[in-house]
Amino acid sequence: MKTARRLTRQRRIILEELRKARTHPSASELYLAVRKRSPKISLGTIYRNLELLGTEGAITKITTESSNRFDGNAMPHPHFLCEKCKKVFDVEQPFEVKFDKKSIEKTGCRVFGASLEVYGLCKKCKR
Amino acid sequence: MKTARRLTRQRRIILEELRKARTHPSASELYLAVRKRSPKISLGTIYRNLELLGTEGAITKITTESSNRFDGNAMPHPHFLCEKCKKVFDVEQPFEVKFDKKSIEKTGCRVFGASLEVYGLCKKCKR
DNA sequence: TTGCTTGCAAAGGGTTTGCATAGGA
DNA sequence: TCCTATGCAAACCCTTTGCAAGCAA
Repeated sequence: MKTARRLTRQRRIILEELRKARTHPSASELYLAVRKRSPKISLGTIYRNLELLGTEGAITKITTESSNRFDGNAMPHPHFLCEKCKKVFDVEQPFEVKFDKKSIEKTGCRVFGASLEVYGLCKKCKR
Repeated sequence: MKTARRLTRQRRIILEELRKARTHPSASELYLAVRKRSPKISLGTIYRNLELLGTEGAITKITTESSNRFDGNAMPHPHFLCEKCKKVFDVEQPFEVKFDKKSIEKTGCRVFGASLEVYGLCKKCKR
């Protein structure tokens, strides 16, 4: 801990609403949800806190084609991306990813990890 | 083929430069490369052609945190994303991804495919 | 000649940032 | 009180688009 962080009302609500969501919201979706409890909050505050929580490792940032989405669960796991509505869901089913970190690192790079993304159409958009 | 496409000088050069690149360029990086051979080309033309080639399935669009990058190789394969310089490389080493498409689709969605991304620091940035 | 494509420039949309004020610790 | 965090709005950056002119076929 190098910086002293304050637990502001806004920060707490942002994290609570993010953890509560079943689909991983974009900053503006989260903004709408948080605003119900903290009407004067600004989008800038949402972005600043998401950035901060992400850096701390408390949440995960999911980069998608349309915008970034955020996951209150920091444990790495695969996501399902809907190509139509652009929403992101967790993949609950078992999966397996194998790659040889060491052989990749022999090329001179450093590997931190990997992520798996499944894409298709979600339940609603499939109809 | 529903639309008649013309092979313009610009389109040809864009595809040639993209296929020639070892790291998958962003639109503006590709713009710089193409401009050496076609100095009056505009960024809009780069974007329009990348969009078109992507829709046709001739190239792959790679969504990253900073901007989109493009791969002249349309065959699905894993990419290495450098967290520092944001460049994207191919992962040549063998890998394996297993997930049960059918069990995922039992939740009501439709699965088209999946992609694997390895992240870390590239050779240059690791130093 | 026809109508897809281009160059140019403006508009869009998500995200970041500067600044004065508010408010946790 | 001290200094981080907020609200507001402007700035940024990447990408998309409208339009008149250009150029493959």
